[in-house]
Amino acid sequence: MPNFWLMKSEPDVFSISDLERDRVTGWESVRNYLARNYMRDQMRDGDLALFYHSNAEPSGVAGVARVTGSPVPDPTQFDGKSPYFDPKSTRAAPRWQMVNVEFVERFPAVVPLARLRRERSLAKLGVLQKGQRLSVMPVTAKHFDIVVRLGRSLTGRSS
DNA sequence: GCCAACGTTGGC
DNA sequence: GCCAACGTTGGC
Repeated sequence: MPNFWLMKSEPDVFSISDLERDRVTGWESVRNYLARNYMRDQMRDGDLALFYHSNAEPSGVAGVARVTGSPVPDPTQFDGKSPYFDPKSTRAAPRWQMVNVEFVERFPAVVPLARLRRERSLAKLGVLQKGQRLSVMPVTAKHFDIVVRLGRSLTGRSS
């Protein structure tokens, strides 16, 4: 049984369509310790994630991705030109880890946040909780299933 | 653009 | 170790 997750990305930076095109990507640039710990310590090959578009119109769940392989050091921490460069990180002891994720599914349309909020059964979904802003968070199997069903039931274009 | 919520930094 | 100041996230 895989674990289930929700992973946020700003679609202006990297969207579900970008993942569909690239097939696999390193989930780089996460600079929050709890989010890092989830990736480093709890994510396993084959885990499934809701791909969430944040700072978007609309924000919401755009599709599904799968964790592939094991966590690896996030290369942006070593890149002096990157905004995510971390001068305190060394290759011997990298501070930031990431996972690779591969494309699984893009919903016919984004499931908007407002739609998720209307679903009584999702009341406890992490991303709906006030003040939470973690970019990587766990999701229960039940919640994952409900959101995926919602996503697949949508019609229309866009993402 | 506003602002609530939360994380991080750094003086002490 | 406390905690005020500051920075970031992200919905609206």
